[in-house]
Amino acid sequence: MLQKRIDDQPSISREMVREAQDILHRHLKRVGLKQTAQRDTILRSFLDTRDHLSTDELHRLVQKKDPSIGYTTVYRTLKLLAECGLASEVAFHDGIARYEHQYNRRSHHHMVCTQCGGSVEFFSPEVSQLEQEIGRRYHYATTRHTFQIYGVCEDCRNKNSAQPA
Amino acid sequence: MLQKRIDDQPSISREMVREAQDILHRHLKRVGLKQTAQRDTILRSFLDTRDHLSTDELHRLVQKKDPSIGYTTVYRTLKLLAECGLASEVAFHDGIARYEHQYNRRSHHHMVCTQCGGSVEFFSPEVSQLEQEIGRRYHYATTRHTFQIYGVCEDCRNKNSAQPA
DNA sequence: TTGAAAATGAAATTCATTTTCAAATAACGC
DNA sequence: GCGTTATTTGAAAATGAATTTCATTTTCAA
Repeated sequence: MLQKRIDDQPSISREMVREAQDILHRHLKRVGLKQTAQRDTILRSFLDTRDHLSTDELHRLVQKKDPSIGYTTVYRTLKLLAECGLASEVAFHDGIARYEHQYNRRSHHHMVCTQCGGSVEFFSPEVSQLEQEIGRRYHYATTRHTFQIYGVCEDCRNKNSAQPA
Repeated sequence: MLQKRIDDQPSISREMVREAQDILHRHLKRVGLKQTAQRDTILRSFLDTRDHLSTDELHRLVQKKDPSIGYTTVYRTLKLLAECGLASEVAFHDGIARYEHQYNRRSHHHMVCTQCGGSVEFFSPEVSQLEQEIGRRYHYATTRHTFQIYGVCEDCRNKNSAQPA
């Protein structure tokens, strides 16, 4: 069953990749870690998509560029990217951790189709305001929030009615 | 380290328990399953708290009433309760599935302290409106949403400043 | 009461995630 | 450049929650 994808094209420009790489390198230096070819390759594969990637999916992409890079390294690098703000985890509630790149993107949320797994992004500034407001009310220093909507997309609804099981 | 709890008292009255039991029994009959003492015991333990329980935590509570009931049965019964609307899953993003009872409760959301694991509930009708609105805009038939806020509660902030590591 | 279908619970399995460890590599000082 | 040393790497093992299996027990409709 094919998954609908909103976009396939590489998403950010060459200079943005360079900038992201700089951010990673500075982060590595700051916490006393080393710059490696693997980490750079993984970062570039990661930036080269707009999807919400699981570690496994990113590993497969990375292997096209360098088949010797193992799952573990991808897993660990993804954590590094999250640490320095280049990636952020999005939980689609199906037991698999996904990441998306956060670099130069507006804060947004996701609506996920529970049948095909596809998703759309939407923008909703109200939600961030709510975070502030609720945090103030209960004296929490808030750091982040999650907001996902679940449902069935138009395509899947049509498929359903076409061939009722 | 003690976790702060908002309330400890049993949360619903005797007749509500009876009503919930009826709902479960009707659901079992409808889908051709059988009524058992274990399922009733598990339901009662479940209703007897307001916390957000993991399968494991509920299993421990259930064992106080009947030590012979196993983890598997609790796990399966929790799914049944979710099926008939008596329970609903809440994901706090720590890899453990939790359930809360949904019986006669207003829709609400959670703010979770990332240090002590404590949480407060809050009500925010705006969020449900958003679900409708976004669903309409992208032609999704929405079924539910999740909204959680993460941060650090007042107590934990005070503890932090008292003894800076 | 009885027999077929379902439930039970211990144990085994699954599956994503995380850790371990020995070999390879990066980066610092010389 | 060169050696040293701490870090990185990736395969494999470990972990841990969720789920399934299976032999036994129980429910319930006839």
